[in-house]
Formats: sequence, structure tokens, C-alpha cells
Amino acid sequence: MSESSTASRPTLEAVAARAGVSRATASRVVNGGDGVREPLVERVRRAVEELGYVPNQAARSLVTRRHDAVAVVIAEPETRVFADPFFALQLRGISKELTAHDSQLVLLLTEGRDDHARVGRYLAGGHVDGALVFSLHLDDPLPELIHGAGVPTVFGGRPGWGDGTRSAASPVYVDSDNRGGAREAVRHLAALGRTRIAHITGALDQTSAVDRLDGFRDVMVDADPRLIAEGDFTPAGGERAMRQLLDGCPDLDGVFAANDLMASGALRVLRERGLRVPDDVALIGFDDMLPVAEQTDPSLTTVRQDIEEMGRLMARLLLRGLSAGAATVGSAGAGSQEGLVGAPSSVVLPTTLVRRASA
Amino acid sequence: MSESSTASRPTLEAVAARAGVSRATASRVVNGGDGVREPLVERVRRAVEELGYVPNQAARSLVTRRHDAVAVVIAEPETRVFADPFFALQLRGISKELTAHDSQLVLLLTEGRDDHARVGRYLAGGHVDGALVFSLHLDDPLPELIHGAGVPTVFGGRPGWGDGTRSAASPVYVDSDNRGGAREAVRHLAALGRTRIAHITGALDQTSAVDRLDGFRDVMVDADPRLIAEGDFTPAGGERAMRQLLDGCPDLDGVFAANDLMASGALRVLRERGLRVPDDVALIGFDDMLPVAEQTDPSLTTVRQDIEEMGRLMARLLLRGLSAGAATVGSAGAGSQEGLVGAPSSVVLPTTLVRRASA
DNA sequence: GCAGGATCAGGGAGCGCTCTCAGCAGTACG
DNA sequence: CGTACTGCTGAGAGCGCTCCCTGATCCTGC
Repeated sequence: MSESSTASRPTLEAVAARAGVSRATASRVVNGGDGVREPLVERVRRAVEELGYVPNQAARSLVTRRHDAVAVVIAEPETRVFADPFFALQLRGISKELTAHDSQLVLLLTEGRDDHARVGRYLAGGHVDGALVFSLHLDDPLPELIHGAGVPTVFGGRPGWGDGTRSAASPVYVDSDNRGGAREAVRHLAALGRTRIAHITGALDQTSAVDRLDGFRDVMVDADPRLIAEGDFTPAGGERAMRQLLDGCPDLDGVFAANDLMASGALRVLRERGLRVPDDVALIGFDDMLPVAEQTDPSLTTVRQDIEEMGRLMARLLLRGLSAGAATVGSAGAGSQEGLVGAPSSVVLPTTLVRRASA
Repeated sequence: MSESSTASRPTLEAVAARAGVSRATASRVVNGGDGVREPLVERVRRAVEELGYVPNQAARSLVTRRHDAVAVVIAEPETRVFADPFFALQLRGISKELTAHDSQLVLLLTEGRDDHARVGRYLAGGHVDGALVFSLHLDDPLPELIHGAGVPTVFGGRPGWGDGTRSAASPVYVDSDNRGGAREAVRHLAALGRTRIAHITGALDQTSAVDRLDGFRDVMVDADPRLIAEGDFTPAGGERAMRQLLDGCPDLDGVFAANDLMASGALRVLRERGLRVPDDVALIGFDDMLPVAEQTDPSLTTVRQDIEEMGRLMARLLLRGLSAGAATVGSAGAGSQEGLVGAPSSVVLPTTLVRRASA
């Protein structure tokens, strides 16, 4: 029979009564206190304190049409994705930023196609002020749905459909400099004196994989096609690709894998074939996924991206867009994609090469 | 200027008008349609469809005092915790279950002590119907705060303060059978003919670590104290503990580490000292943390817990308690801890030994 | 010392929904 | 054929809050 149950939660009315002011004045104080004289502010503050008043968010939302909540949509077709700390870190960054702005984080995990409709409905339902979306695959229907829902959105990772390809205004996104990071990795291998450098790509329906491949090509301008093998971001895929590479080109002396997981698979194959790393073959991964990169033997040289910062930035961009939109469009017209007009556009974060033992 | 912005979202009123019924009837249909004759139900359904009506959750919550939302609180003092897929999987399980019951998942990540107060305030604010809490440390103030907030809660992992130690009713929680899993691991080592079996504990301010240690002791009833070394669930801690164990007892032939991360550290030390695994020393971990357990060389024999199922169960328990509470206490009195009276109590899930190469 | 302007408090409407309660069918029975 | 009863439907009252707008208060300038 806790006191905080229904019957006893104080309302603004109660606070006003106790402070001897009107509901309106109490409301002003609770929402910042502008335009209320100091002594009254003080009295209301004390009443709030004494009563343990907490505003009823539902009542507030009903009239303001703001929710102080942001949806985070993680489309997750593969279990693999979730098995790495990527999203956890990103969530952390997002959470920090939202918390600092008194917004809540509503997590929407999708499981297969049917779920997309559910998410679309939820977003369209106007339950949140905006959405942060991780769109992983080129053919993902999610962006379309979200655009249809008319919710201000920031994407994590460059959406597959590029900029302006569709009728929609170009999307706002936060991404790592995948291409630049890849370039740096390959250049590092070259600087080590390696000349026959191979690349194990990620799943090429994801922009990150495509961008890393592009980065590889930037440096290895006319690479032998046999030096490129398509992987899928999994360790098994890395093994497969490594075998294929070695079969096609046994004398390769450097490998850049599009993520650490594949690098670890590649490492096993290299060892299995009696090749020493980094002596015979230098190996570089991507992500700096700690439990993997640090635990391999030899430890993995890799390209680090600041994942938590990406999350934080996504949230910041969204919130900024939200308030900018509100200021521009006016309180009555907020909520549409136009809410992001005038807001800063996409951000690409730099990567850093982390040198360990494998290259 | 998307159509879904403020002005145009249809209200129940609009649906009712279009269907030629009253708001009340429309509401009944939207909420299940009991007690409304079929032709009217049909008409309302069509109107909803045509108008693309989505109920305004804020307005609904305002009167029902339900939110169809559950908070998930993850206290996370250490980065380590987040670096493993544990929470991700648990979240997935939770999400699935909540989705099936049309509830939303509000994620609350805490960062340091100050954040606890924030979480307490939020929970007490009555923004959610219940909470799922991961309380990791014995001295965590969170459970106290949550009890104070009077929100129905299910814990992930046995809370440190045991059952009934505090004045609170014994908490509802979902946990793995840490003790039983540990026993099975140690028995497996014994069955392999190992007699000098050591244990690397986890951070002993966490119940999972304590329980695993207890399981070890259950089998190794009078183990030499030198065969137990305290770790901290990190690879580095595993290395340290392994060194300590080997120094104190160079002829040990089996090691049970309280998690896979520490096992991987131990593995490195064993190799470094020229000991073969599993020939000289058999090694078992805990968690079956795939990116680690499968990638080590040799791959790790370990104790698997069904993490996703844990999450699902937590959510199920909470939701069941919520509806049970509502039925018992009546719609006016829900929301207090009593909401869980009569609900099923804690659940401990079985673990399974996964045999790989290390033991 | 008083009008005029600025500033600030309060009354009241209404956000969209649920739910109680009264009322009106339709049916069965006297 | 009238009455009682069951079963649906609709009118209306708020849930707690914000915000517009009116009215009161205070200060400034002449």
C-alpha cells in the first residue's frame, strides 16, 4: 500500500493550493518559472518539494503534443549484429545525450519483416518526438516507412539509398569515415612494405562494407580481382574468404578485413596454413571490437571508430533539429520531417588506426 | 508538410462521426469491441482503417493510468559489462515479450551514482507500469530506491540483499542456476580425471560470482584455499588470478573460471607458461559468450545460460504480475508493489555445459 | 499626484480519451 | 397487448495539464 499509488499522487492543483497561488502560476514555476516573481517561485518550489509533486507526463503531452521521448529503432535481421558491443555502446552514447535533455529512450527492436509495420505504426502514432534509426541493409523497407510516418529522424550509418536518390530530402545521418579508415589501414600495410594486399569485404548490402571496399580500392587502384573476396562480417565468412584468397593468390603478404570478426577467422586460416602473422602476412581488421581484437593471438591491429560518440551525436542532431524545427515551424506545425529543416546535416566521424601486433 | 502532422491526426470523435456512432461506441470497438453488435463493430473498424486512426496514448493514459510501457533499468558502473553481448540478448528477450503484449520498452541506463536519483524519480513519477532492473552489485542503492518508488519490479539476477533480508517483501527475480552450472562444470573436470581443480572467481560483490563460487565449493568440499583466486570478470583479472594460482599450486590440472573472459585470460597465461590445454590443464568458462568462447584456441568448454530466455521471462513475470495485481486490487489501486501479490515468484533457469576443446 | 504602460497572476477552456450511467431498443412473458 | 427484463448505445463528466486572455497591480513620466 505504498504512498505513491494512484490515489495519493499530488496534482498541480494541490501544489497551487498549498503555495496559495493559481494552477497557472504553479505551472509556470514548474516549467521554468519565467514571469513569476521570486517570492512566489520560492513558495511553489517548496510546495512541490513538500508534496513530492511529479508532473503527469500524459496530461502534459496531451496538450503540448511533445513527449520528451525519442524512439531508437534497431532493425536486426541477424543475431550476429547483436552479439557485438556495437549497439550497446551506441545506446550508451544516445542515452547520455537524451538524459541530458530530459528525454526518454524508447527502444524498438525489430525481428523480421512483419515487425517493420509495427514500428511504422508506432512511429506514425505520434508517441515520440523523433527517431534514431539504424538502417543496416540496402533493401531495408524501414527508411521508407519512417519517411511515411513523418517523424524527424536521424540515421545511424549512411542509409543505403544514398543522398537524394529517392524523392525524400536527403537523410540526416551519423557515420564513421569507413572509407578513410580503410584507406588508412591499407596505407599502413603498404608502409610496412607489403605489396600484395588483399581485402575481405563485409556484406556488400551494407554501406559500411561498400565504403570500406571503396577505401581499399582508393589505395590499391588496380588491385588484382583475386585479391578481393566477399565476406559477410562473420568469423566463418572470414575463414572462407581467406581460403579463397590464399587459393587464388598464395603469395599475398597483407590482408585488410572489413571487420575484426572476419579478421579473427582469417587469422585462424593463416595459422592453419602455416603462415606467420605478421611476419608472412600482415593483418588488419576494423571496428576495434575489444573482446575480439585484444584477445586474438597476435592481437589485432585495427581501425577504431568512436561508437559511443556516434550515438551521442545522433541524439544531439535529432534534439537540435527538434528544437530548431519547433522554432521555425511554430508550435502548431512541429512533428513533420520539416522539423529538421535548418538543422545541421549529416556528420562523418574520423577513425583511428590502432596498432597492435598483427600488422 | 507531411499529413501526419498535428492538425490532421484523426481523433476518436472523427472515427465515430464517420461510422455514425457515438464516441463511446467507437472507443469500445477500438478496445476490443466487447458488447457492441457486429455490424457496428464492422463500421467502426472500417472508419478506423480509412482514417488511419491511431489512439492517442497520452489521452488514454491520462484516464486509465496505464501506460503500456515498462522501464528497463541497467545500472552500469563498469564499461566491461556493456562490452559483452549479455544485455543485448536480454534486451532482445524482453523486447519480444513486451511487443507481444503491446508494451513499450523505456530504456534507462545509469552512469554513476548521481543517476540513481534520476532513475528513482522517473520510476516514482508513474511514467511506466513496471520496471525490469538489472542490479549487479551488492551495495547498489537502486533496489532501495525502486522499492521506495513503489513500482512493480522484476530483477534480472538475484539481488544482492537476498530474500527477506530487508524489510521489503522478497523480490521477484529471474536468474540462471549459477551454482548448479558451476557444480556441473567442476564435476565435468573431475570426471575428466582432474583432481587439483582451481577456481577463478568473479567480482565477489556480485551474486553470480558468489553463487558460482558456492557451486565450486559444493563439489570441491575441502579445496585448498590456494586453489581459489579472486578475479573480477575481466581478461586481465583472469590472467592475474591464473598466475597467482600457478604460483601457489604449479601442479594444478583443472581450472574453472567464473566467466569466459577470465578463461581467455587464463588461457593466455597457461600457454605462456608452456602448459597445454586441455592436456596439462583442462579449462572451463562460464556464459558461453560466443565471440570469445568460440574464437579462443582451443575453443572454450563453458557453461551456457539462456540469456534471451531470461529476458523474456522477466518481462513475462512482470506483465503477469501487473495484470494479476490489477485484477486483485481493482483498477483504482494498481501501481503499488502489491501489484505483484499473487504473481508467480522468482525463477531460476537451468544452465547447460557446452563441451568444446578446452576440457 | 494621476494617467498610461508594462508586468504579472488567475480563470477557464479544452487536449483526446475512458467510463459511468441513463435511456432506449428488442425480446419474452404475464 | 402491456409490462418487465436484458442488452446496447450515447451523453457527459472528468483525467491533469498548458496556455490564452482578462483583470489586477505596480511603476514610470509628466
